[in-house]
Amino acid sequence: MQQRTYGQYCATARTLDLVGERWTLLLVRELLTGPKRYGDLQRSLRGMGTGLLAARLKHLEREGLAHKVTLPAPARTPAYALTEAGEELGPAVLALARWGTKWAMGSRREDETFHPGWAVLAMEAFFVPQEAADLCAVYEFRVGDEVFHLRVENGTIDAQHGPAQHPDAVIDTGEEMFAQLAEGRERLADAIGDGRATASGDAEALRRLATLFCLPVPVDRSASPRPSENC
Amino acid sequence: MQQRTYGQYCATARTLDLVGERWTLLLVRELLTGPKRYGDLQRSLRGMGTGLLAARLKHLEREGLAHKVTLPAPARTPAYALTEAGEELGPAVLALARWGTKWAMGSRREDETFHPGWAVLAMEAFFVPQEAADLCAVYEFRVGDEVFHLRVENGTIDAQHGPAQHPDAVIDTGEEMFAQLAEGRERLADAIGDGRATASGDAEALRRLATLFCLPVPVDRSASPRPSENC
DNA sequence: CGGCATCCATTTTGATACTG
DNA sequence: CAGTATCAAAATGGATGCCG
Repeated sequence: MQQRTYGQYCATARTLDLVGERWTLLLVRELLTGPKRYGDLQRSLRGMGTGLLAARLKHLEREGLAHKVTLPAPARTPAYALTEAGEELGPAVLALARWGTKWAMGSRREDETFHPGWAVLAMEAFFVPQEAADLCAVYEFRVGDEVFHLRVENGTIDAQHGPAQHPDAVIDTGEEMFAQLAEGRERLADAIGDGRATASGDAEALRRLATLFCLPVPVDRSASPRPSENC
Repeated sequence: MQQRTYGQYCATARTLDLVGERWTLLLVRELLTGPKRYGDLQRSLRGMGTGLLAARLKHLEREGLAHKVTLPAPARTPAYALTEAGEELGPAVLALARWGTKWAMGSRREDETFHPGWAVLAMEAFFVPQEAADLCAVYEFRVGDEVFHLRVENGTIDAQHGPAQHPDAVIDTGEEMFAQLAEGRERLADAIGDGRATASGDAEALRRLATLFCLPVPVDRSASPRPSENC
């Protein structure tokens, strides 16, 4: 199993040998916001058979990208976390997300699933370090029954699943609205004005939140085939 | 055909719906250094059946990531080139390459193929814009029977297949040596001293060449399972 | 709940032969 | 050279059952 390799001495090909199979990078995406339990992964990855999930997790473990952990008390339940090597796939996953946000995100289709964690990663993907050079703040997002937090510290950002210990600000909203906010299709201020979102906490931190991200204008791929380029 | 989709409203998943299938990103990689003919792609992608190559190219065309072009005179032969959307996958491919260079590039295995273009992309992946803020230079690399050039312009870099019009410097070497140079396992100065490489042209441009890239120290994944991380 | 094995219908792929 | 056609092997997905 999984002995299919591209057989190329190339950094990209070697990487895809490890994480290029179906579902693997999405599994990494799930783990980028913190350790996850087997059942949670299964719920997030609709369409992935349980056998395949087990096989992929074993593969990630064998290759040193993830490892099994026991969640701290009071949970004490098994979960999977990324190793340092796995964590460092973050930039690559975010690069794919940046491309997708610009070129592949139309409106949500009827049968598509959505999880707030995906939108959180999209926010992280468009974080502008310069805008946060002098900012230290923790934002907590409560979306439906999921909670995430963003820790912004002097030009760095980290998104994690679960509540924050001492959030400077808390934003509360529904799934649909959160998806729109993260994709830049709605403004937080508008959503709060509407009552489709509520925010509390440090007003200055909240004001700066919207300035931390620079989202692209979505483009329709079929609109720019550049038929002129002949070289 | 290709209607298998992850069904997730997520920028990463949507991207992988488009380019996540086997061989697709490697095809994009080939096209990142300029238009390529069908036969050249086939030679670069050993193991990819001709039927699959045709199907993937058609897919990329249909999705607006690549298009068919006619190479300028005197070639006048058909080839495939990336569209703007396809070109913008470059950062994602380079991010995968950066990860692979650090975590997945041991020494070359016996049965692995190698093409200089892959090493050229690796160089591009580790380009440090700050180091080239005040530099404008074109480097030509002649490796075996392949020629590439790097155009460095005020903090930007672009790698393309084929000779340069007015190179400031020309580096000539063999495939194995070039692979080592691009991966940072050998120094250009040493290789020239040995006679395993020759360089000519602007001495200042050549001196600065080695300073333009910041390569990582390779790490063995199996060496850092971080067994302590339990949260 | 977590995790893995089994069985089976569909897809995807890899390799090669074949055609304009 | 640029692709199509064909067929065997492998990967996927879905359901289901088992066991601690």
